[in-house]
Amino acid sequence: MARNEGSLYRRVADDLRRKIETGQLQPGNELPSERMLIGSYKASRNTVRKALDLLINEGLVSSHQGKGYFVRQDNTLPYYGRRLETKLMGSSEIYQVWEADLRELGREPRGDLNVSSTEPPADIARMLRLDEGQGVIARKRTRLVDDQPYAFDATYYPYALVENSRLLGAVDIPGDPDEVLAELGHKLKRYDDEVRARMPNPEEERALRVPPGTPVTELARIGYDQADTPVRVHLAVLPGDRLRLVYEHGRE
Amino acid sequence: MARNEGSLYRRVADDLRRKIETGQLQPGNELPSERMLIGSYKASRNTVRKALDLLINEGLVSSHQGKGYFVRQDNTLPYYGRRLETKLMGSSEIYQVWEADLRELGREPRGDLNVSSTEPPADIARMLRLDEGQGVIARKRTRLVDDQPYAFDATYYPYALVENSRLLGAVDIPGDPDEVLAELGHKLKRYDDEVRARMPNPEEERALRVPPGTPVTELARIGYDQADTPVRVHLAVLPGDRLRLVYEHGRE
DNA sequence: AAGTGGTCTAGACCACCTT
DNA sequence: AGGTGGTCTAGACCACTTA
Repeated sequence: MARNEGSLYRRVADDLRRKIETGQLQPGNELPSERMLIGSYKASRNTVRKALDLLINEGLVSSHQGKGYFVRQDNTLPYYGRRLETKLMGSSEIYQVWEADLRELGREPRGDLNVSSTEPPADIARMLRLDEGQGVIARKRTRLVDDQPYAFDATYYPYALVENSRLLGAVDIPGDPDEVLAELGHKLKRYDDEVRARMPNPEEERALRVPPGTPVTELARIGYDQADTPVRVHLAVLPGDRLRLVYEHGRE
Repeated sequence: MARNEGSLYRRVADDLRRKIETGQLQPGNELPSERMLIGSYKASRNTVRKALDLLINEGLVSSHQGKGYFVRQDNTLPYYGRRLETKLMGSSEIYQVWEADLRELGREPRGDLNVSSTEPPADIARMLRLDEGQGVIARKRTRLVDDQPYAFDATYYPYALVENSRLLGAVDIPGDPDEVLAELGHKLKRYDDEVRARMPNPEEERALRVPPGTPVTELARIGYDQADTPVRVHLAVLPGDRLRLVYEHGRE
């Protein structure tokens, strides 16, 4: 109960949010049912549902049909919050570091490879400095840990650069895939990371099994060769509620 | 029109989403009005509104009362997508780099300072390795460019470390605030960045004027002294639709 | 004034979970 | 069977924008 500003559904949402923020409702706790809220706020069902929707889209609450609404846990699982060794040029494929970390923890990462030759998305084309019509080879994976999806990633190579290489095959490259680029005369010299937050599309929501209201971190790692030409982009889509990117600077 | 899976409102949303993704509806274009959609899908108003809500929460669409629904622009404005010179230990306060960049572009960054002594949020306490009850000095700012808010940031110092220093005053520290730490015998030696995506709370939505469905990137930069003790956390909250973090690795 | 979206109600039927 | 959330309808009134 409170005399807040604005519309009824906002007042309901504000009240519930405050109860969550002050700890009156703890993570995992069940919220009052729709029926209860209808009674205590003298609101219609649609109105209390709209309030609950707001909290869901803020990432504070999740709903489960037949069970109820629950306060979401802040689950930055420790074994997902890995470190990126920014000096490691040899293993600049991010997932290699993760996989090594995961194996140390006794968990088995997996992921089926999908290789295709396509037009790149606009973002990727910009990063690889490709003109309209220039294609790419895309090597995509949904990565699973203990059969649960935890990240999606893809590596894009300009088609013209790798057209006769092993990278076209739908098989794992033993060791470092960047080695293939080196064999082709494009040894990596440096890379840039571009990090942004966005909402997942429905496909990603399904593939990563993220609840509504969960943004993803999109990390694009652009690799450049000796001539400073971008030769590949490694893209990772990471659920915001499971992952925290860590960069270490200036460590000896 | 299409025979998709699932509920009616999902089919409507899927259709509209496809039109956006294929470019049939371009960024900035107006979507069909609710009335039109009711007609073409033979759905009730609540149902088409639910479909439109979905697209809004995916960050694809925005609505404007009295005007209509519009396809959102992917506005990673170039002058916000700044570079982080990761080697610059002396000006590791991120905003200093940004402000210099902005001034180069002839834009005037501003931001009112707010200094307070409080209990730190759980995240900050973890990063500063503080026990229950140990306070911090928080120096917070909402940064404006040309009177438009574009980022929120705060720096947290353990109270015990800075209790008699200039950092307690609600005035700008000329030069580098980390210099004050150095004077106190805690010269910064290295720092870690922790990056995560999350949804803004209503306060941040208001302060940063982000439309619904826009996640933020939260960047925490933890500074350590010679004894490897964390001495300050600089936290930045960056609207995901305006900013792209760039890290450069291995550049000469 | 007419068109657009924003809030709210009352009621119906369905799907899922627990007992 | 009874409670919970999920989808959908029909209609009302309000607020904002454009002409």
